[in-house]
Amino acid sequence: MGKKRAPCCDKSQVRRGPWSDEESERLRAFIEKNGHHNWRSLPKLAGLMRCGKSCRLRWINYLRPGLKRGNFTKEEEDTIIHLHQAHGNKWSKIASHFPGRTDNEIKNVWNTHLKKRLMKSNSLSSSSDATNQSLSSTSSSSSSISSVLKDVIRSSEKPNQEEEFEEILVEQIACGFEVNAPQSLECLFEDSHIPPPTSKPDLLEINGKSDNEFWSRLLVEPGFDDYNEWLNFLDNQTL
DNA sequence: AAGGGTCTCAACCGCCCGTGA
DNA sequence: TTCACGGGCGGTTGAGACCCT
Repeated sequence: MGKKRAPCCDKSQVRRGPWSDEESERLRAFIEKNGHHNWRSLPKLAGLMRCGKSCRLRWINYLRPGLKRGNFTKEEEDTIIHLHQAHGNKWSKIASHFPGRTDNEIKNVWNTHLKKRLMKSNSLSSSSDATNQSLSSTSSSSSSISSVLKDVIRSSEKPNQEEEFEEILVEQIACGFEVNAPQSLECLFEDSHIPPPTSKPDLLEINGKSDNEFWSRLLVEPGFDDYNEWLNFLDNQTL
């Protein structure tokens, strides 16, 4: 038997279960006045018979200002599906794309609605190509883009930036196939023979491009002499 | 109306990781 | 380098709401 971690609090001395209005109000008032520098000591200081972790959870998931309550929109649900394709069950990462939404909320939505919707959609897709098109393309695009980027970046002179490139691109692609060109691709330009761009667009939209060939060409096309030529190439690809 | 099944979601549990002594 | 601690995270649970027969 290994040494066991000491429990974070004495379970017999703390209240558990649903929070009362009074407890919530006490927690809110305390944090608004004093902040939350130490969750473990917070309940004692705030006069709450609760575990510090319970306070933290209550604050983050329910009391924190700026929380968006209510049902998820269709757009939000679609984005969750895209992001889940890219990140898996990294709920906090997915939640960071939704200001006002919590990881717990997104996890619940996924487990109760979206997983079932996907399963249903996948089972239908075996008999209907049309209904499956968007999902399967999203799924394959994430993985294929990911693998293409890995190959491309591995061959670059900055292999240590592989994960950073991939993460940024896959993330942005997952959010509706938009690529923030300067942020994501600048580093590739640093390594290439192409002169640095003098002006850059804020956002480059590359809708629905999911094939390996496109992404390979996008990233390694050797024939460009300057940034504008590269942009023209992209324009032609997107239209 | 009743009661059994299903769904939802707030809350808990325990592990992992970063940090500082 | 090691260890203890706190925070954060993902998985799971269970009470209450809702639906169906």
